[in-house]
Amino acid sequence: MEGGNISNVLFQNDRLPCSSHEVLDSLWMTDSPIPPPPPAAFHGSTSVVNFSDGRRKNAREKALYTQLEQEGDENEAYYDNYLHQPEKKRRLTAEQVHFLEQSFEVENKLEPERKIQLAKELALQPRQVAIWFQNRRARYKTKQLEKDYGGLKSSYDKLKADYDTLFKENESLKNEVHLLTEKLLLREKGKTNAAEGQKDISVCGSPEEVAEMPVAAFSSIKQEDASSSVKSDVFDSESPHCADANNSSILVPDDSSHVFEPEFSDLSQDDGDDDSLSKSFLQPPFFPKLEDECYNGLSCNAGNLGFPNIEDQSNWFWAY
DNA sequence: CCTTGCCGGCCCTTTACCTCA
DNA sequence: GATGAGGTAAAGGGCCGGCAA
Repeated sequence: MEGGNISNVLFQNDRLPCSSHEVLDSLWMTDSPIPPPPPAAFHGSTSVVNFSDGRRKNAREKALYTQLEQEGDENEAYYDNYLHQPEKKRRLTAEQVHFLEQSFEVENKLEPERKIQLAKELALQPRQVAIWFQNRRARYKTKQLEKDYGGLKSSYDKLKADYDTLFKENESLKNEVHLLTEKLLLREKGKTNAAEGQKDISVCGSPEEVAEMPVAAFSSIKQEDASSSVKSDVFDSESPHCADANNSSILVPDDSSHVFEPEFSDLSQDDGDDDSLSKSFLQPPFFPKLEDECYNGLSCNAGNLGFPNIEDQSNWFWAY
């Protein structure tokens, strides 16, 4: 483990080049007309490698040295040594990083004058400052993306929780509707049986029974009262019709196709087809035709109320 | 005014090294 | 001491805009 002594690292960074290829390396790094002060002996030598862009310098220099190598230059050993010299990366000191961070907070773009000023103050190559800013911008962008992702994810989680809550509530309401429907069916079956036992005696039920009729049944009465006297034939062609239109219409099937059918077919339907009765009670004027989809086994989406399936809705939303 | 080549800068990706557990 | 993961300095390639010829 290397000693984390800042002053040591700083000194390492600031040390003057002590070998020829270090000098050359240092000069390669220079992309400014005002490089940090090299040893006086190397003043002016920058013209050899005075390219503006580090990578262009490297490409050209490496091409040159590669060519020399191939030509079997007498300095082959030196160039080979130079070319294969492992690059040493030196971490910036804490002070340098702190200073650069402060500068980055002020402005994350680097003007040439500022770059040179920073390089001077931090004893770095201007190109090092430029590279640090490039990398810093990249890190900032990554952080920003992570932050945005976190925000979006939390929004997603919140919406999903809301959706789950609503979905459960919807399921609960469905179950409630289902239970109430079954209760209603049982009650009306009981009434029908009682009415059949009494129909030879009384007309169509006592006032108390009428008072207990479900709202839906009353709605059906209003809807159907115009043809009630005809439809009542369907249910009991042999018995006297209800004198009271309100009472007779309770037993009228909603499906008007029965109206003009022969009486024998009506009778055959009536036998053992309790659902046809129940259907008539469960035809609220504001509901869709439930019997078409729902009352074949009572496994229907009773709570749906004609709205699109909520799970489909979820697909609309999450498809975005 | 348009074209062309050069230069410098930035972005993105990759590489190489450093640090730490 | 070896090792793998994560962080980071730097290189390389592509692209773009400014500028002068």
